[in-house]
Amino acid sequence: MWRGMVTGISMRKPTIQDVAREAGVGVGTVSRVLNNHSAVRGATRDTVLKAIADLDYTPNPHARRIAGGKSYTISVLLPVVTTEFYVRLLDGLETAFQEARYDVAIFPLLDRSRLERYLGSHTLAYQADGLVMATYNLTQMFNEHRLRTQQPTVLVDAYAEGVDCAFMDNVTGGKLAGEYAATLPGTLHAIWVETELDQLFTTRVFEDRRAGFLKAVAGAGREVKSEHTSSFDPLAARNSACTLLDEVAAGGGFPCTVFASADLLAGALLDEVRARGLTPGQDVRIIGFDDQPWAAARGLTTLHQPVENMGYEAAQLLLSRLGGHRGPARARRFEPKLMVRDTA
Amino acid sequence: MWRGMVTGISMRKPTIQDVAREAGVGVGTVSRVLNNHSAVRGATRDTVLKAIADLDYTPNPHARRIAGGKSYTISVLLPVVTTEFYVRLLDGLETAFQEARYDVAIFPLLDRSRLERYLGSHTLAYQADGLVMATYNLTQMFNEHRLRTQQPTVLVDAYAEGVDCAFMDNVTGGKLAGEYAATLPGTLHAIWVETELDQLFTTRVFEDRRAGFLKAVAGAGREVKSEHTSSFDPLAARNSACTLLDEVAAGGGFPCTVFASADLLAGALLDEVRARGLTPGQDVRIIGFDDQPWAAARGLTTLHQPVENMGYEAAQLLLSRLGGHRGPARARRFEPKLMVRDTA
DNA sequence: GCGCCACATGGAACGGGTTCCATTACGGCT
DNA sequence: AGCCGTAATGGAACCCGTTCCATGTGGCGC
Repeated sequence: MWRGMVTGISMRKPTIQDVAREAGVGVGTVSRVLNNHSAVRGATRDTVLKAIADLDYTPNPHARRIAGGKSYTISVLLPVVTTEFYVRLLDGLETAFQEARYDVAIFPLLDRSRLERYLGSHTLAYQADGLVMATYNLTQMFNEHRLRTQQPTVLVDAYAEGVDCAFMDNVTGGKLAGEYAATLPGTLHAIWVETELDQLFTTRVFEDRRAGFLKAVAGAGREVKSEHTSSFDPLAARNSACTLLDEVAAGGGFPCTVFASADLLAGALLDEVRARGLTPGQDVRIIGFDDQPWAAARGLTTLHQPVENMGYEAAQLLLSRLGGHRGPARARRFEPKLMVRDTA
Repeated sequence: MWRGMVTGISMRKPTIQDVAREAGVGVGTVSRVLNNHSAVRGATRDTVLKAIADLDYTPNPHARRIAGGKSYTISVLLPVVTTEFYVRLLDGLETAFQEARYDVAIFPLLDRSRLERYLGSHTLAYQADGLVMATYNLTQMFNEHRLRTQQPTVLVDAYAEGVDCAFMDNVTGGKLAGEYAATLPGTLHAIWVETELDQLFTTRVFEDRRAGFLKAVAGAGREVKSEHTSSFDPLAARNSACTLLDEVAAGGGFPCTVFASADLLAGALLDEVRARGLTPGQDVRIIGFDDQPWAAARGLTTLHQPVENMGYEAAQLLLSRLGGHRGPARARRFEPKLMVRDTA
C-alpha cells in the first residue's frame, strides 16, 4: 500500500506505464532508459528522466525479477558482519552492486553446518544470480554446489585455482612493516596472532605477515630478537605485551621496535607502554596492522588495507561474469599501505 | 537458469501451470492448496501435493509478490546479529515467519544514523509488509515512519504504549535469583553491568534485574552486603571479580553468594575463584544470568531466558496484524527460568 | 423427482516490468 | 526529389502467481 507523501490521499504507486504516458513515450523506451540500453536519443532520455522525477517513480524490483527471469540478487557468504573488516568489505561490495542495480543478500555463516545448510539448500542457493564468498576455504560441498547451480562465483579474502579471486597481500604487508622496522633503532620484536586451526576459513593471514616481515628484516641485515604470540582477545593481548616489555627491560633495555601484527595487539601494547610510564615512539616503537578506526586518533603507525577497494573490485569481477564474460579465472591482489604516525 | 538435478539436461523450472496440468486441475486450485485456502477437497489437495512433489516444484517468490501486491517480507531491525541473544531471537522470529511463508530481511543498525537512514528511506521501508524492531527505544522518527507507511509493527525486547510488544521480564528474573540466593548460606553480593546511557536502546535490563533481586532479598529478610559494577567486557569483569573476592576475604570470609547479573561476569568470577584455589558452589556460590551455551558445560547456575520463544510469539503478534487483526496493542511478557547447576 | 444452496473448481484477468519485433523517422547519397 | 539503411521507438507478448467470477457438482429437503 502506497500513500502520496504530500496530500496523504491514498493513491496508486506510479508504474512504468504512468511514466511512459507522462513522458509521451512507450514503455519500452522507459525500460531502456532505466537499464542504460543506450539506443535512446539524448532528448528522449531527458524527457523520461524528468517524468520519473516528477512522478517520484521507483521501479518495482519484484516485477523486474519476474519479467527478467533473474533474481538480480547476489548472495554474500561471510563469517560475521560486525567486525571492522567485514563492514568495510560489505561497503565496497554493496557500492559496486548497487551501481549495477543488483541487490545483496548477506548470510553470516560462522560454522560449517550453517555454510553447508546454505550450500545444500535449493531455495536459498538457487535464488541468487551470483555468489560472493569471503574468507572461506573451498570445501567439496562448494564444488558440488557450483557445478549444480552454475552460478558465477567470486572469492574474497581467499584464493583458489579456477575461481575469480580478490585478496589482500599479507606477505607484502609484512614486508612493508619489516622494511620500515629495520630502519628504526633498538632491538626488533614481533607479536603474532595464533589462530586456532579451522579448516573452514583461510587462516594464513598471520603466517603471511610473518613471512614477509622476517624476510624483509633479514634482507636489511637485521635480526628479530624475540617473537611472541597471543590469541585474538584483549586480555591475552595485554598479557603478551607485559611479557614482551618485561623481557626487553630485563635484557638490553629500551629503545625497542615491535611489530604487533594486528591493531588489537598494538593497542594493548600501547596501553601497557603508557601504564609503565614509557614513551611510545621513543622507548617503544610500535607498528600495528589493520588501521582500525581508532588508530589514527591514537597516533598508531600501522598498515592500512584497502578493504573497500577489494570488495568493489571483487564485485566487478562477478558483474563481468554476469554480463557474459568468459575466460580463465582472474585474481586481483591488493597491497596494504604503511601509515606512518606517532608510534613509530 | 535452472537445470534438472538428475539428468543435467537444461530444462525449464516447473511453474504453477505445470503442476496444474500434472495434477489435472486448474491453476486456481493449486494456488489454493499452496496457501491453505481451505476450500479444497481432501482428495484434490493430495493429488496436487503429489504433483508438486513429483515435479519438485517451488513457487517463484517474486511472481508471488508481484501478483499478490505484497512483498511477503518482514524487516527486522536490530543492533547486531552476532551475539547469542540476537541469534536466538532471530531463530524464533524466522521459524514463525517461515511457517507463514514470509521472508525476513535483517538490518543490523548499530547507531542512530543508520537507523534513521532506514526509517527515512522510501525504498527500504516501503518494501516490507511489516516491521520488527528489537531493543530500540522509539524515536520521533519512528512515529513518523509508522504514520507514513501504516506498517504493522512489533517491538521485541522493548516496551511502549500503543504498539504490540514482546519483552523479557527482567524484574522477575532478578526476583528469582534473589529468592534463591536468600536461601543460600554466607554473605550476599551482586555485580551489575553498568551500561553507557544510549538513548537509542532500551537499557533498563540491569536496573530491572537489580530491582527484582533487591526486593526479593529484602522480602526474605536478608541483606545484600556489597554491590559492584563492571562494564560488559571480559577484562573489566575479571577486575571486578578480584575486587569482590578481596573484599570478602578481608571481611567475614567465605562462604559467600554472588549474583553476577550476566554470564560474562559470572564466567570471569568463576575463573578467578578457581584461580584462587577456592571451590565454586561451596566457598563462593555463583548465580549468573543468560544461560550462555557454555553455562551448562561449566555447571553455572543461571537464569535461562526463553528468547526463541519470545521471538516466535512476537512474530505471531505481527502475523495476526498482517492477517487483519484489529484492536488495541498487546504486550507479551516472558519470564526467565532458574537453572540450578553446580555453582549455587 | 425437482429445486436450491453451498461447496468445489476452472480459468481469465491482472500486476509491473523486460524483450523483441514491427514500424517510424531521419540523415546521407545519388 | 527519391531511395536506402540505420537508429530510435511503440507496443504486444510474455514472465508466474493471485484473485475473483462463472461454472459445475453433490447433497438435502420437500
